Amino acid sequence: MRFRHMDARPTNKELEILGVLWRRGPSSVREVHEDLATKQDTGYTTILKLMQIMAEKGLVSRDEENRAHIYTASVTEAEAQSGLMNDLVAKAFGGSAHRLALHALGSKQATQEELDEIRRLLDELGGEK
Amino acid sequence: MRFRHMDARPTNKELEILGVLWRRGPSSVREVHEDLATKQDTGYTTILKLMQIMAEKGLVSRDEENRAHIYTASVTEAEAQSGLMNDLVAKAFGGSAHRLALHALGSKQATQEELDEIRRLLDELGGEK
DNA sequence: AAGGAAATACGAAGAGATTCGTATTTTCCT
DNA sequence: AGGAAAATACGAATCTCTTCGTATTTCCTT
Repeated sequence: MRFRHMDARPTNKELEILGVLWRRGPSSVREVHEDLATKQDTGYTTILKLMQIMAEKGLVSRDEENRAHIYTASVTEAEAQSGLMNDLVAKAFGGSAHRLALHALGSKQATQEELDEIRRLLDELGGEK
Repeated sequence: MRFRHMDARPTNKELEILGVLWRRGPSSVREVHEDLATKQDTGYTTILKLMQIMAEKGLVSRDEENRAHIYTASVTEAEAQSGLMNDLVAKAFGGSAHRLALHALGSKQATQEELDEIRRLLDELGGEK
């Protein structure tokens, strides 16, 4: 079996676009553009071009049935997150994901829920207290 | 007071060079180049150029006293890690560092020590079980 | 003081990401 | 059918990062 997206490492703009697709589901360029327009001010053709490139790269797939092509993320959010995280871990944390976790926990304030969830995960991961 | 390095977001190559400086301490271009040469094969002048640019950016400072200038990292490893981590959190984890932590914990296998350390930190962070 | 080795300075090229203007195609409405 | 509106296709410019070749400077040795 071949894993096509183990190396999903979208760029910044690509990530923004994927974000819209993850949130809205399959969308046209116009929809993505309008969605992003509330926070950004990138030209329509810029988004179009990016999405075309993303299709070439396999980050999204597109349905050309209708005039307005519909794009669908072909990478899940979790996959993208893993890819980017592993990248960072390799480049800046000496390959230790847990060192990154430690850093992440140290920064900012946590929600009680989040802390609980982390504790739960920690318990699953083994090693008793 | 002005914080010059709150935005330390070194690029890949810069990170490699910083890695050498963090490990070896203040070094000349030659030393950095030779250190990296064991794993890479980047030309001497490439490293030189990069280090010059890093000096302009303020990522390193340099002592021009002697013929061979000596470069010193002006960003700590922890600062760089924070900067890069925050970047990733903002771009791919909806701003939640803890969501990133969760992901990081989930991937790969952990050392018992690491898990213990995380538990310890978690306890400090508050919220009882 | 002259030569040469070792260092820095500089400019420019190549690759990838982002941007957008313009041309072309498609569709629908009257 | 004719034309406007909406969409895609395409090419090119810009920016950043990385790369390196060549020119220049500095310093040591004889």
